[in-house]
Amino acid sequence: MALFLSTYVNKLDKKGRVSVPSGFRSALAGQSFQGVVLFKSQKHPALEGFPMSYMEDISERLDHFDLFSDEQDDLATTIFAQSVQLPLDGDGRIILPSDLIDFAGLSEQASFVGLGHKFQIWAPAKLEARKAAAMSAVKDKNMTIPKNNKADKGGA
Amino acid sequence: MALFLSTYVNKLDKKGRVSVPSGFRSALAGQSFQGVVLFKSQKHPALEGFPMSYMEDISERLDHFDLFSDEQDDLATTIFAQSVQLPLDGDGRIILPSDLIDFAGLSEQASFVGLGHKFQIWAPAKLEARKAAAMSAVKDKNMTIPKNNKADKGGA
DNA sequence: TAAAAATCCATGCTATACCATATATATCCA
DNA sequence: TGGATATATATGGTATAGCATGGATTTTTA
Repeated sequence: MALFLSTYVNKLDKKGRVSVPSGFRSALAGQSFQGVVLFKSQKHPALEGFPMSYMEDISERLDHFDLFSDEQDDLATTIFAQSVQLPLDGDGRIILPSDLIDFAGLSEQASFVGLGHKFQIWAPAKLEARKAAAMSAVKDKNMTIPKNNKADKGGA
Repeated sequence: MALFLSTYVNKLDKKGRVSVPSGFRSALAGQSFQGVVLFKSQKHPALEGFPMSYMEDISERLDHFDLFSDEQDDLATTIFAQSVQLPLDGDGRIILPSDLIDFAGLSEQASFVGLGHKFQIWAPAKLEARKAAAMSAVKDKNMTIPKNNKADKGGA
């Protein structure tokens, strides 16, 4: 599988360890860095998760700005400064830093929700509320998915 | 890791020594020069840090200007003339020259903040303010990350 | 010879690698 | 079809190695 799909609820132990769902791990297979990159979401009490290759892609895109320009500086600070790189241990787990645990309001359990090329980590109860809100927004506004007119796709 | 990511706060001793975060050191692995290049930021009370290999990239970007043009001359002088090359000691530390310490307003601690291909060194309190400012700038101006099209670099 | 700088060494702490067990899922055979 | 076995995943605990940090010792230079 190349995409992050569906939702898994895993346990968070006292040391902040959680198993990354095995489906997600196979989406990370073949990466140079065996692990994930996490940072605090700008719009939700949740953590955004990416494969390392995606971060490298972002970094390259930022090179399109002038070095030391305001845009380059602001975007890089916003994204890279607060992201953490978490390697998978031998058993497919990561260790969540305590400030990220606090930010997402996690306690006993953590929900991994797949969103295609990325995923998020939520406190289970909050995620259910979020899912309900997202579904009703899509329904009310009659949202649809635009057609794909891109010639080339970046690989993950 | 190939990128400089996340933020680390390390101690600065009386001799001006600081540990370069181990994650940053692995971003420097395989370089011909085992160390970093630092110079004073033009827009912040902070230090800009690069791997030696990236300095050549900066040099190439300066070739965008005519040789002997005012811009080329001024930028080259600003960046290259004041750069210092700091080797890592046996324990992964560098020694910050006192004028750089003064410029960044460092005292007990130094924050290393990863920005992708480069990093910065800040006084911890000032960095927190800077992060907040960067995040609100991104939000207010609705900045986005450009698509990856490798054709043009450094347009204005 | 004194001062400064670079190298080396020692230590507490924490992150990470390792191992051991339980649970769920899939497979195979009767 | 059902049960038994095997495989993979999730979870808990422990030991070890690496890191950040402080100080001491050697080397350099003025």
